[in-house]
Amino acid sequence: MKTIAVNEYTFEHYANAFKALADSKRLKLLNELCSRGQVCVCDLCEIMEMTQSKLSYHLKILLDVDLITQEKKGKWNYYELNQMQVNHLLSPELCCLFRPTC
Amino acid sequence: MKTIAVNEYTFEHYANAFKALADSKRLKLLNELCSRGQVCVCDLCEIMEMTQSKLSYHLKILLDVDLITQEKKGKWNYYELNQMQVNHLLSPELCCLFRPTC
DNA sequence: TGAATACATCAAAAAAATTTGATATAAAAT
DNA sequence: ATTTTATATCAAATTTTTTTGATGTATTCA
Repeated sequence: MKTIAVNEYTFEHYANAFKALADSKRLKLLNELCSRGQVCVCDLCEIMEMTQSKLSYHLKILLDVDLITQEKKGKWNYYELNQMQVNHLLSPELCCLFRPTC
Repeated sequence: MKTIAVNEYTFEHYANAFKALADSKRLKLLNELCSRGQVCVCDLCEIMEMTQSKLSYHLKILLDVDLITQEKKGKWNYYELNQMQVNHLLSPELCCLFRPTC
């Protein structure tokens, strides 16, 4: 396993990642993306029972720390869980919450 | 590995744990506790270059989610990293930041 | 072309977290 | 028995995050 070098930005960097995880709506969002795969914003609005602007706000926070990825297809914007980053951050046990097969 | 049951409190519960991790000062604090073992508040004040009341505030947040433990010895209050909880939440890779041997 | 749909972003308001300085309490030292 | 030390906690001020409603920009559809 690669050792993480600690410098003055390390803690800031990970604090940002954990900030993204520090909200129950966003955890639920990750969980839904996990079980559904690629989902567009308008579908997510219904699933999450959130207004579109609120949802976009939370999606951006997750996107900024690479917990999800974005793919534009015509009029739609699809979001998907980034399993790599989830695995990088969370324990295998916790990854279950955001991993299809568990 | 035990599967985590998802109910209406699951996300709130973990969001709280991640909130505690969502601050670079607290991550540095965990890292210091990791390398130093049991440390009392007054020593931590110097190590972290923080006022006592500020430090106590952050210690409480970590204590409330079991990321650290507390032990009172006479006049002093010693805090220590709770490796179990760290392991429960974070990836093995990330645990290195808060694990002595890595 | 004009209307409708999907989405991002902005600014203001509201809510939550953090910092600061003061005060309280218990144990130890004098 | 006072004073000092170590620490928690409180209230107010500050900062950050989140929510809300409005607006802007593509893209598709009629």
